[in-house]
Amino acid sequence: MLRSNNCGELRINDLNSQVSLCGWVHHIRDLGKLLFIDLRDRYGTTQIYFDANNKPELYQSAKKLGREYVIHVIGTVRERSNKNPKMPTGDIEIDVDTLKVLNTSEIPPFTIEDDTDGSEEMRLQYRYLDLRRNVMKDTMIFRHKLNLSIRNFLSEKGFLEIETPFLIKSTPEGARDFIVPSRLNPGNFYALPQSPQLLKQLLMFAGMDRYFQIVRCFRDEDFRADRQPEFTQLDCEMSFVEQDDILNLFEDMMRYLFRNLLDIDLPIFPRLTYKEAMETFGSDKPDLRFDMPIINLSDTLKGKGFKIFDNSEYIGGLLLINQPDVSRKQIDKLTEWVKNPQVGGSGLAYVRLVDNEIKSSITQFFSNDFLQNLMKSINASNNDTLFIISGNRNKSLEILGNLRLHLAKQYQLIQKNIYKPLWVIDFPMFDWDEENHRFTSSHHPFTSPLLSDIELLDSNPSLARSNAYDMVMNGAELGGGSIRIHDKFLQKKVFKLLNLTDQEAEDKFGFFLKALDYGAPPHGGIAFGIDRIVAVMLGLNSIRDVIAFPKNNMGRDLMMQAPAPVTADQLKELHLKIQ
RNA sequence: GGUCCGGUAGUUCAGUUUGGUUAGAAUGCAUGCCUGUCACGCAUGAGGUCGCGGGUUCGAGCCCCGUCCGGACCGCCA
Repeated sequence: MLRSNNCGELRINDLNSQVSLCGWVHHIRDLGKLLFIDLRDRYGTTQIYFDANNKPELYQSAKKLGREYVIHVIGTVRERSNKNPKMPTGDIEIDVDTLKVLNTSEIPPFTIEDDTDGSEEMRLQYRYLDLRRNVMKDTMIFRHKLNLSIRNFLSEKGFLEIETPFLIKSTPEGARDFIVPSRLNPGNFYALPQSPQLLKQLLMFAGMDRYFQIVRCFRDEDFRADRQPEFTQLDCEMSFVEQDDILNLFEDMMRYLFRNLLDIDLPIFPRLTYKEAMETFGSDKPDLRFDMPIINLSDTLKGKGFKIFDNSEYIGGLLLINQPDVSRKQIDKLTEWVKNPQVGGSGLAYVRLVDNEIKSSITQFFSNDFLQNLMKSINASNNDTLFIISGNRNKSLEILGNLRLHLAKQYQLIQKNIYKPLWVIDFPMFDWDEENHRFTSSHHPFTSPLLSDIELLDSNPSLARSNAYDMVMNGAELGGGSIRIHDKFLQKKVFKLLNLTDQEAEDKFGFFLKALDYGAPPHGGIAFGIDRIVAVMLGLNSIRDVIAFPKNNMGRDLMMQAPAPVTADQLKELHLKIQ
């Protein structure tokens, strides 16, 4: 061992002991004749010093050190004459007797500080330096503890962690697959799993009863701050269960994780149906950290002679409470934002109470008394602003949902460090794909419909609800799952509704349909995005900050410069030609 | 596939509105001074392909076109 202690553990009761430490030169403070260095490793920082009067030669060697040099020192623990209460090791320092440079370092391109001056591009390119920063290091430690807690909790509950293959078969539904050419089978390709969905179901068929896996998943789709091409799932499946069993167990797990890792007691998770979530929050992953439900104004505002409202399928509003500074300029800006093609609204009306007088963009069409009564009916007070969106029902709800988040951000309605979990249940079984004129699964094709809605598969599939559920926290979808289909005829019926012919179903899922013939138990499960859980728990906006070596938003690894071309020989071996 | 924002010193940015002398700041770096610092302090200094290519102009960091790179979002992500 090169060291007797790490850089985070020495305290006042270690006084006068001989110690040997290794670490990186974090800060150098040369006062002339006296030189201090903060020596850093994963565990902390310890101050070492060199005194020119007592040890002139050592002092001269220390003068040659630079930032991020790796050094080994042997010395004695001394009490500081000036203590630093901000550091855990701030009562002591090391009087160095021996200094050895283990490695030199170039000047790092950005500072290794919590509040670094490095751009994200630099941080990704020099990720090994970025990970030296406390915040990144602590995130990695947190993530390790999370994984460990998950394993402990689920193992305790009888789950087995079973590995599933990465080289599998491409499936037609869902995200675009990453494909891997097979050298031994010319013209044939593996696909990397978008998730181990069918494999975990097959493990249930195999009688494993309770399975989980912390596993990488791959989806070849475009990126976002919360989406990477490879990401980590906590994948779970259970046999002989109903929806309640899964919701209760994984709600318990989440509570366990928050208690263990953050010392926070989560409340009971409210359960909202998809319909309620959409009608109240305009989103299937509502952020409950702030109030401001959508108010349905269709009945109140329609048929009063204002054409735009009268011709609308739906009118909804949001009440922004007690914001005296909402200016005309701000409202114009919000209107512009709503009309932005990415939001897709056609306009934004408002009614405001200032000094208990009505200020509104629709005074030409509605009397002052009417608007006063409208505000009274929704319990609005002075300095409250009602924003109104009208038009197609679903589109308007979506816009209101976006506007709700936009207002919360703009007026800082979201408290820091609070967690608002919920379940969203009763999703529609299918979404209608306008482009291809067919149904797609809103969850996935193996999701069971609600028992009560099975008949709707024949009579009106678009109304059928599935036995699927999402766990949502702070406006992020942390996980989702469903009770699966274990009956072959039902599975075939669903395939048919998804426009898969018998032949296609057989080609793609034949192995799975066959397995359903051999005593498949009722089962269901759920999968969580580990990256998102870590990001939400730590209050981070981007999952790139919780992944050791993430890709940028073009799918490139800026550090190793992947993807990259391969040699002609490699292509030939794989029977591939580049167009 | 699309919309928007950005690219200027090692790094983070200002300068672009209204084209005009030698392109600035902070930090980092180098050198010197300094015995109790902990974001040490003070002084001096070095450091620039204004992403790249083309155009307009007497003159372009600034205007126009193209392109590359980075970021946010829409589509997409069962």
